[in-house]
Amino acid sequence: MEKEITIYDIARELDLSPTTVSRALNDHPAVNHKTKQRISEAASQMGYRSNMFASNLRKQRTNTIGLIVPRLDSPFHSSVIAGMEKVANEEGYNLIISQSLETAHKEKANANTMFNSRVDGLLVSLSFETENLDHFESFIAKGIPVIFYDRVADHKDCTSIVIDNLQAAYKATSHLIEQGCTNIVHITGNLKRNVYTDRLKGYKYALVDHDLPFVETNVLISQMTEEAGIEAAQQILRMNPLPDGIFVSNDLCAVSCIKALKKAGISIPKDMAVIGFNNDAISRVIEPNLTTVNYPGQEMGEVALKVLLVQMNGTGERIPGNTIHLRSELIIRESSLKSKASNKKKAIIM
Amino acid sequence: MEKEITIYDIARELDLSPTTVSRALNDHPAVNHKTKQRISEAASQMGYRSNMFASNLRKQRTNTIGLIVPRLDSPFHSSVIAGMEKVANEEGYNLIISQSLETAHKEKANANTMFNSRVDGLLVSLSFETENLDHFESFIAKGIPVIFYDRVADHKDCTSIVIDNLQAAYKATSHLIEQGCTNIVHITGNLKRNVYTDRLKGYKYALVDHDLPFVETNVLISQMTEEAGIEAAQQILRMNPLPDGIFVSNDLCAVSCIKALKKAGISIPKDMAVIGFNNDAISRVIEPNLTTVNYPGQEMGEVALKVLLVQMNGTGERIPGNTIHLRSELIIRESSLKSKASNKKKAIIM
DNA sequence: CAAATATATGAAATCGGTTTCAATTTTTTA
DNA sequence: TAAAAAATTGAAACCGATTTCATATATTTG
Repeated sequence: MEKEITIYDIARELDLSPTTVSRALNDHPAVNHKTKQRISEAASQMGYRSNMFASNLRKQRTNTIGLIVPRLDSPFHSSVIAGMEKVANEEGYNLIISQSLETAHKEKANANTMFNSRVDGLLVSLSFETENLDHFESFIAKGIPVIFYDRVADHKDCTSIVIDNLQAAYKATSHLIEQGCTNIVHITGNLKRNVYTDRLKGYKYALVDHDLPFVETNVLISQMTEEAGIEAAQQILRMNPLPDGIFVSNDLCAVSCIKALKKAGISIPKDMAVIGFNNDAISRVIEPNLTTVNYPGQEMGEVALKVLLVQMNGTGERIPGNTIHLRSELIIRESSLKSKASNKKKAIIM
Repeated sequence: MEKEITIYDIARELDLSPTTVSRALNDHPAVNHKTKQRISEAASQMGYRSNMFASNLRKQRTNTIGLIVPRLDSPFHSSVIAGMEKVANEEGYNLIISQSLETAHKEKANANTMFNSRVDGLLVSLSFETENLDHFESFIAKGIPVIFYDRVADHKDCTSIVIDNLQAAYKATSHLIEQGCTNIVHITGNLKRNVYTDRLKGYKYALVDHDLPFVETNVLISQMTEEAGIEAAQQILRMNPLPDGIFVSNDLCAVSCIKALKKAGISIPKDMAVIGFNNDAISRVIEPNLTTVNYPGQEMGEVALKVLLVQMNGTGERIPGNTIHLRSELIIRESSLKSKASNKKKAIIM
């Protein structure tokens, strides 16, 4: 455990001041090119590594970005994180990740930890439970940019990054109607969250625009888990008359619902056409393959981080209240193709 | 953007020294109980938050743990990370996560970043490519504990955390043999990695112990991706005679292989019994449901982090060269049940 | 009650970069 | 060639908490 090399050691070695060494290592223009070269060589030869803490302490920035995510073990979120990590890594930032596990109090606790860790920026996808955004006010008061993605909320000082959930749901529902469905169930999550309210709206508007009635009892609210899909199937099986189409707000839940329905003797898509959401790997495994909405997770992660970096390093002028929309697309597979006349597979870019 | 409160501000306010304030906030025994109370109240009333950088600079620790993982968007790894994050969060440590994307050079680069970030400990699951462990020597030289999990390597100063891959593969292969398979293909990953060599050994020993020949060409090495499963299926279909059992080293690859085989008219498990590895969600979606090895991802993450914390905070006495084995279990589902006599579902704890 | 021991507090050095302000040297301009 | 401008470099303060060593007060013991 030999002693750590500091800029003072380098300075002594080369008979220079720590000031010059510091500047050289940061490629400051006021240092002679040759001097820089000498310092840089000495540094690597001596095994110098910068002490981020001294640097951060003085510079009052941490080079760290906080991320609060509902769950880490979800295909969608892990691809988002993969995208964020990629950009953060390229730009020399560290990501601190924590999970709210869908509870408001954990989200709050995590936000406080992030605040005390003095992250330079915060990325958040809200938990199911979250009612208000008070726990982010401390960031905003200190001028630390907060960005919401996927599960977002309206805040005048925060940018949101989403796909057009309303439109995606509208297209999905319309597709079911075009396939001949007239009695469509919608399984979705906690309506506190934009993603679910927007999809509900899209579902509703599609019905209305096609002169179909919107029936309150056809909307099933759940936790969107594997188990919730089974329960939903049971509820559906008790309906009279049975629906002929189902639009589910995520693939995992859609898949387990399909499995339960098939077990009960329902034929998919003949008896009921089904559409999911997210384009997770399982959507390509279930039989019949699941029609779903392709959700660009990795891209959303990259965009979120890039936007955050702009706000962090920007000249201060925020783009407040702004919402960035990413493109999504309906991927049509067998599970929704009631009218056999249609092609077996095609993708429609929305 | 009001000014940040420091211990000096609190000290001035209460007419005490910064020393006492610092001690009080760290619950040092040499501070009077009443004084502590006063300080603690003033601190929260004034909105004080500790500056981790000043503290870290002085204490020479970072309270940060580094994690290098092959990919973030994998069900297994995301559950491992979920477990790690949980423990880290409870114990007040930050996790810095980076992905090697299965390449040695990115793993190396990430290790350097971690080193320069002065993590107090490092958790690693090796990339496919990694040949040597030189990029971790700097940590070891500085006494920073390094722990390998899942994809591990032998190093006298590092602890490894694994399941007994050999035994798991042995049980899986034996199960296939018990089901009447005599010509079993094994699809696995890069043999640089212990998980794959150990599984290959388990497969081989099970064959030998049951007086079946080990045939070199029955072992297919691949990237274990979705595509690799399809290619493997094509190779299998060209074999003569066709095998009657397949043991695949992960579920994703097993599932896509099954899909391709089914499309080619092979009946699973009648023509070929299949076993996967990991117990990902898709293993319960494919038809027939996939027999697989349940891999305790979340638990492995928790254990890895706890062991790391022990080594970080320990009195210096490392448990070098030690390997910790976690329990895994074979989960038997339809995909391997050739002999219909067996129960449809049962789980055997290994 | 004096001496010894605990208890409680503080002064000042320290961790290692960054930055301000000034000084010195070199180059350019008139 | 003298004056002005540009290019380099450095001294010292600073960021905010921790820790060593010393000191003052309170308590206990013989």
